[in-house]
Amino acid sequence: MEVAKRASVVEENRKLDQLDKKENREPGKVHSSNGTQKLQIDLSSKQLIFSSPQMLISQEQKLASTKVEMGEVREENDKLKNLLTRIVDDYRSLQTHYFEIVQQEKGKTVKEESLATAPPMDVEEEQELVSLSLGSTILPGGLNKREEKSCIEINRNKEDNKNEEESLKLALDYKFEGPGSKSEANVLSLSSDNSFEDTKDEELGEPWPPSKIMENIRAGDDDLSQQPQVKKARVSVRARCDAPTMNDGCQWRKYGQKIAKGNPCPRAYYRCTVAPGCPVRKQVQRCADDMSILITTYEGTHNHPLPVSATAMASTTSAAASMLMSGSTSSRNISTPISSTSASLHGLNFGLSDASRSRPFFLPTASVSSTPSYPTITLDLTAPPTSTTQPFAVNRLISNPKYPSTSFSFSSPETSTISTSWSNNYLGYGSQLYNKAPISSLSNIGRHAQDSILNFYLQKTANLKAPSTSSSSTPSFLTDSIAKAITSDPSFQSALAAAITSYVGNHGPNQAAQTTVEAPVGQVYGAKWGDQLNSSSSTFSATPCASSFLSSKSNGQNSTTQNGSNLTFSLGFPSSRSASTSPTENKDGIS
DNA sequence: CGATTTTGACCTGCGC
DNA sequence: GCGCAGGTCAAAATCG
Repeated sequence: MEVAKRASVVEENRKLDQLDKKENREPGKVHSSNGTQKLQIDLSSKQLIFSSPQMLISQEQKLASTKVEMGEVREENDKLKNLLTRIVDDYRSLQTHYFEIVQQEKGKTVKEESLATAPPMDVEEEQELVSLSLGSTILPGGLNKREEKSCIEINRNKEDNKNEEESLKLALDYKFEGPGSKSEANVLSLSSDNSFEDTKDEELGEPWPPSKIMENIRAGDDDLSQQPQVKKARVSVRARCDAPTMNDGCQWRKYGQKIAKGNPCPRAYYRCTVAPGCPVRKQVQRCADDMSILITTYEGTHNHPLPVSATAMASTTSAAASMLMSGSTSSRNISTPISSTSASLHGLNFGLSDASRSRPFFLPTASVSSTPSYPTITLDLTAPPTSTTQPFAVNRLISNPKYPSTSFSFSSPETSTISTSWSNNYLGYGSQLYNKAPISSLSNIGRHAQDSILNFYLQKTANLKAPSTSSSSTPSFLTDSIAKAITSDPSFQSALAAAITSYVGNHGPNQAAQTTVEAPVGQVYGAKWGDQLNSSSSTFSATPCASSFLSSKSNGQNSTTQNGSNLTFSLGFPSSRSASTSPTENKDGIS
């Protein structure tokens, strides 16, 4: 309610300013007729501040006129309050209804798991599992065998691992953190590596969580792991970058270079040197179609704590990888009723733990693809919004029989003013965009994300199949269905993560420290997603890139050509090329 | 002088 | 089996 009051005060201020503008007066002040006397009204404190003693003379007269305006504003404020109250009521009723459904689902889940010879879980464990593992809730009749297996796998992990919380964290890398304390167990962290976790991981000597994610993915994703030619998942990042490589915060050592067929630019091979023996490698290559696009392909998972500056990219790539490994296959059989109501973020709290010292990874657009030998997800940071009339289009293109994947397109017109830039000094997504980003409140971030996610899911389910489990069309039911669908689709979680990452990245510096979204189950979760991308510059390796081409070749946008199927997340952030140029580019040797 | 990059050789997988 | 392409190795070169 305090927030509502503040909002109303801000609204009042705005209204007054508008009134001032109508009368060509200076906003925020009450003007006297002679123009020499000024009365400032501090609406937040409801105090009048006289800047001149002369104002006392005509004080009452001006107060009278002000009161008239204030009356209008208060009227408007009351309306807004009523609206807010209605929204809150609606939300609570939905929340209650959702919780009932969840309870019912839990009952079913326990039965199914016991039938599947999984060790029985007590209710408390079950709740914890559902709360932590967004993919573990089972849809009524909508869960395919593979997803059942995943659930069972998670349960087995829990059995094997005495530390069950840790097991859950391993599975989905969710970490409970309280709003005020790191140790409190109320906040769900989506981050695979945030500031808190960084510290924790270092303290515990834990490797970077995504490696655990990947291990679980590999262990649990039978569809993929059983395929004979499956290799490690790769995450490819396409971005406009004039620099030789994207600075992702990690230290890399170049160990090879090769001319790849069909591309005049050589491909450079890098190995992570943050820790000896780290298996992570990356390939860097210029796009043949557009030399300004740098394609960085990551492979493997770090076996060491990452530098703070490297966590953002790592988080995003791991999210993308998890989507690739789980989502593209497991989500295929999900059938979900379509809803037009707002989908809850399932209690995710997407926020920054400390916006002042962290810079979130900004993911303007992303795409996923697969190659003949590697399941590859491509985060495409170069594509402009694909559609304005139908912002959230989903296209399912299954062209690669080995790694079928999906094509989604998120394109939010509201975000079309945001630009991105890969800075040479740091992973500088949004050094410009912070200024250009549309004014938006924290709730706006949440709304953006909700809208994106909802529409993504709606489109996805719409394209998959008509609802088969129900013919009900009541809003509450549909909301529940959406919520269930959200909780059961791992790919969606990853998409959510990527989307949120981008949104957090867009708004981070302009916003307060944390965005919170009330969880349907009554908890407030905090997702600290890649919020640790500081501006410290790590050394660029001198991977040459075609600087000469860059200068001559202009912004060929949307040049993505990928063999195999692809899954495109276009969040609708038009990109802009970084204007800065790294000095190391002069060592250009690739071209 | 150590760290990093370069670059040709070598290895491996795949298609024919 | 052979050739091709991708990926890696490791000695030499270079850099700071």
